Formats: sequence, C-alpha cells, structure tokens
Amino acid sequence: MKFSKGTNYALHTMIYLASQNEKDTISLQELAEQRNVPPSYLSKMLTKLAKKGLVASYSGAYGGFRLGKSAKEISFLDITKAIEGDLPLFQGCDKDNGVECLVENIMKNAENEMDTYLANTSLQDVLNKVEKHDLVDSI
Amino acid sequence: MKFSKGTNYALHTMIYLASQNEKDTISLQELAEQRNVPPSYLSKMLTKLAKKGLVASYSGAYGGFRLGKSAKEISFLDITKAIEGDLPLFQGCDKDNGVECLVENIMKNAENEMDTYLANTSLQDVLNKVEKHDLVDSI
DNA sequence: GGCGGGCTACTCGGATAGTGTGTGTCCGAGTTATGGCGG
DNA sequence: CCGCCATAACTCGGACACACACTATCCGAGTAGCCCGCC
Repeated sequence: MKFSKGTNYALHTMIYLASQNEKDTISLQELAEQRNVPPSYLSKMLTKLAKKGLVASYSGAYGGFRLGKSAKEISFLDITKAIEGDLPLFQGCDKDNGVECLVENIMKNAENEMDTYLANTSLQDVLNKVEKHDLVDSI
Repeated sequence: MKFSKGTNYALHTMIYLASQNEKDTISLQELAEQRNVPPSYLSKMLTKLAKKGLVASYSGAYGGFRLGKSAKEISFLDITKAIEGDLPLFQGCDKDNGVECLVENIMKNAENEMDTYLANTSLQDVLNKVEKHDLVDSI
C-alpha cells in the first residue's frame, strides 16, 4: 500500500496554488510545467479536487484554477481523501452480523491517528514554513 | 491506497496462532480453512512472516507453523510491515539535492502517527480482549 | 528386538496467469474573453 | 461609436491503452515423523 502519484501531484499543486495571488487563475499547463507532470493526468486530479470544492475551475480564455477556500481551511486530509477516496484503508471482516471485528477496529484506530495529523495540517501551515525559509522550490 | 488482502490474512492468522497452545504447530491447511482463505496464497504470506521471524515453520509430517516469538513481543506493525514492506507510504520529491522536502516530511510524520499506534498494539493485547468476551470467532 | 527403507504429511520456492487499479494519452465538446469587422 | 461574430485559449469529460502489483493456482523438491518388514 502506498499513496498514489496523483496524491503527490495534488499536494504540490495545491501548495503552489496557495502560494499564488488568490485572485489569479492558473492554467493547467502552467501547473503541469511547474512540477513537470503530465497535464492530462493532472487534469484528472484537479477534477477530483474540484468536486470536493478544494479548487475552483474556470473555463474559457484566461481560465484556469484557483483555491476553492482559503489556504487555512484546506487540510492535507481533505486533499488525500479527495484523491485516494475516503474508504477505510483496511477491510478485515466480511461478516454481516453485528459482532464487532477487533482487528478492523484496531486498524481503524491506527488510520485515525494518521488522519487527525493530516487534518490538523493545513496548506497555510506549509506556506508559513516556506516563507520563513524563502525557498519556494523546496516544497 | 489500501492495505492488501494479504495483510488481512496475516493479521487474522497471527491472532489465531497466538490463541493456540504455544507448543502446537498448526498446519497450513488448518490455518487456511480457519479463515476460508486460499492455502497457497496464505503460504506466501506466512513465508514473508517467517523471514521476519514472526512465525516459525516446521517441515515434514506433523509440521506447520507457530509463533516465532511470544504474543507480547509481536506488534501489529511488525506484521503489516512484513507483508506490505517497510518503504514509506509517500514518495514526494525525486530531487537529489539535500534540500528537505516539506510535503514529504509532513506525510512521513503522519505515517509515523499510525505506525506508533500499531507498534504499541501487540497480539497479546487482542488476546486479552478476546478472552474477556469469550468470543474466539469475533476476531 | 532393533534397524533401515519406504510412505505419508507437511512446507518451500519458483513458474505462471488473471485481474484490477494506477498512470498516462488523446480528442471532441463546451465555455469565455478578446479583437476585428460591419453597420 | 456600438454591437455582433469569429477566433483563440482554456477546461471538461469520456474513451482508450499500458504497466505493474496484488491475488491466486499449480507443481516439483525437500524434509521429517511413522510404520512395516527384514535381519
């Protein structure tokens, strides 16, 4: 099990969007070149992000993408779930009865530990660190 | 990203082994029937577990598997890493220079949160809960 | 009675294959700002 | 000077293709306990 490349692309793209002027729309092409990533694939990831309201997309000339909320309101968890889906990482017991499955519970707890950490980390947090070091390309 | 079925099989099998008499070796076939799982595939998972010393395997007649350590010494993390591998879940930055990658660091921290939880949960912990409820099949 | 060989019940490891998902490409359709052309 | 239309620059969404890991199966090889027969 691994995080998909799509999640990687999405995270970096979101941070890049957060670092730009809020009112500018950035074209898909620019976003793709920024990280040297296939544009048509990145497009799919942005579509997923748009469905969750994390980015807003604008068609037509001078169209493109910008953040759908403020950087402070977007957590890493929002992004990873948007790309990976929000199903639990572990499905252990296929029983239909109401008996609780201990293994599954433990694994869910473990996943929650990771999720809460990601939920408590916002794009703004990353932005603050970057601005301190003044290194935009060390994202 | 998801935990593989192999991890599911491995976890349940390990708990089952832990619930048996320490000195009995359980045959692959019995382990497979216990969870209704393809034996030849389960065999591969047990091989992985054996390489990490989590189970001990015995060939020949009356052969089979038993735990490689005491149930208290085997954590869930040991098992999941044995099956899934111990590579980091997220590989974000393919740069060769020494500049640290913020995104990757955050994702690593998140993963650590989950890992420490799993590392702090041993087979013995599960066993204790099960014995309380006296429900061996609610694993 | 003791010893050895064959038998049986296992695991081990490699070879093979199906299947699903992640990854990536391509293209047509729809959308919007801009600029030019005609009235 | 004003409004309309063509065009260019975009996104959107579906269809398609490929690679790779997970899942699963099968079989030969090796191993260890057991039993039976022979000396």
